[in-house]
Amino acid sequence: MAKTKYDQIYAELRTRIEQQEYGFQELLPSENTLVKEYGCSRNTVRRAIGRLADEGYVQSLHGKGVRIIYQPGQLSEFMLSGIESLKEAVARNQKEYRTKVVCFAELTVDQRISARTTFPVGEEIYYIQRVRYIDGEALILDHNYFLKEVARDLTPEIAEQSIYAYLEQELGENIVTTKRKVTVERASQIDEMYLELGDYNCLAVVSSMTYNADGVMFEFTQSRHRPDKFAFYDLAHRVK
Amino acid sequence: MAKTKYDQIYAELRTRIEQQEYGFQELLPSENTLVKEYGCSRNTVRRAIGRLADEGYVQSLHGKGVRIIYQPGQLSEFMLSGIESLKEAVARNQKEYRTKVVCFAELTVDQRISARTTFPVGEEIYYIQRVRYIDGEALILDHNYFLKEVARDLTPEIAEQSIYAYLEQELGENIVTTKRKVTVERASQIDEMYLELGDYNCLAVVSSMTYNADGVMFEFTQSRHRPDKFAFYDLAHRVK
DNA sequence: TGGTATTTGTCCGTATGTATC
DNA sequence: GGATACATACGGACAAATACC
Repeated sequence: MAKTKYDQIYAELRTRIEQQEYGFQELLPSENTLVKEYGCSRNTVRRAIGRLADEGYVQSLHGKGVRIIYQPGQLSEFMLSGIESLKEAVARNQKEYRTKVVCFAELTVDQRISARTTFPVGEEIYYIQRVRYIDGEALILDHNYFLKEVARDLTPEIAEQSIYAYLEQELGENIVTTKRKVTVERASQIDEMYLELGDYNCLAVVSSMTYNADGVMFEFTQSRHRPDKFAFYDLAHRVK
Repeated sequence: MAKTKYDQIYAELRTRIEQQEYGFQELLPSENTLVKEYGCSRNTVRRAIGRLADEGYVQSLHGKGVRIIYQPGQLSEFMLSGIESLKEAVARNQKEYRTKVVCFAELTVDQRISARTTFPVGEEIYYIQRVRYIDGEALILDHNYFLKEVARDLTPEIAEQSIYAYLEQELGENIVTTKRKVTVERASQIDEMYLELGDYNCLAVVSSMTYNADGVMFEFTQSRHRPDKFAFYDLAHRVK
């Protein structure tokens, strides 16, 4: 899986941290120690550490060392961080899941859709509505807009499995960047029809735009989540 | 402001992109071209580009070039991304804002607080409740927990201004990493007392843990937002 | 207090691999 | 196949912050 050297080192260090071989607030072995251990250059070790820092496992302290700030269990809840399809996230959390396609259409982008998705007017797209069940509960209502020229020959059958798997494995498309926005919106009648909202009158909405390896935005998705089962994680570093 | 070379290059390229000197979907000059232009090594240029990619301005395409995926105006909405105090974010968006401290207490962490904040039992902390008004509207109710040994001599007067400014300018503390979680929760009576929720029965909750330059978590904050004025932005890259 | 070793941060130059055109 | 462009990796130099004696 891990192809590059720094990726292997990253993965190994991450495992050690997650298994608490290195504990919370301790220091990692110094860069020079790791260089000897892995028989690589300092740059390579530093890249691995940089990624651990990016993902909130460690924090570098100039002149001191690299401190572990990972607290076990803290992120073990159901999460949708990074770019991960729902299927992947659910599998990682050992939940049972199912998708039902409630609408599958081929459309041309008009003014109204363009305003919402930023796709240019006139583009050919697939529009899909999907309900996501996790452990038997209807938790998410997805509205997907895929550029037809990228996600070509999409079918309801594929949409019921994994669109991402299809794009990557069948079409060789690489998903690279996703921009996301989290908001809270009032529940619509459609939301209430598909999701069991109880007495909540609003829900969590994740709007996302996804770019492929050519830098083309080919997907706009609005995911409407039942509020009590929703969590979104994030990590930020202050840049001086 | 920009102290390092890669930081200067990053800032300059970002400006050019934001001013659309390089437009959406165009390619950046090649790394070698930039090396000549800036008279630096390729590593340095690559670091600058790497940061632009991290922040969603560009996307590197192996063998092709670096494509600009920044769309002006798209992120101009009120956003709370990166680590930014509310005061900073609001100032950047030219809004009028005010903070009212409704509770200021010094506490010792007990079992209940520890479970919520992950601070160890027995730690001395400040507990502060603040209502944030933006353009005259009560939009956010903050519950702050600060480690007393780091945020020493905090006062209600400081809390009414900017705690972050106090920590950085007066105490010389550097905020480095923040872990955040966004959820949706049912509105409590306290929420309804301070925020004008209309007929919303829930709100957006951002829970965050902040670490200083020593890798010590010194702040836990729960920000409860009026749902109609809340937005949280994020950017993710797929790691192969 | 001061000097030395350790550790991380920045930067450079070079070589090789891989993808695109 | 050759030229161009990004990706990975190595090794070395010096600076800055910290730790230790």
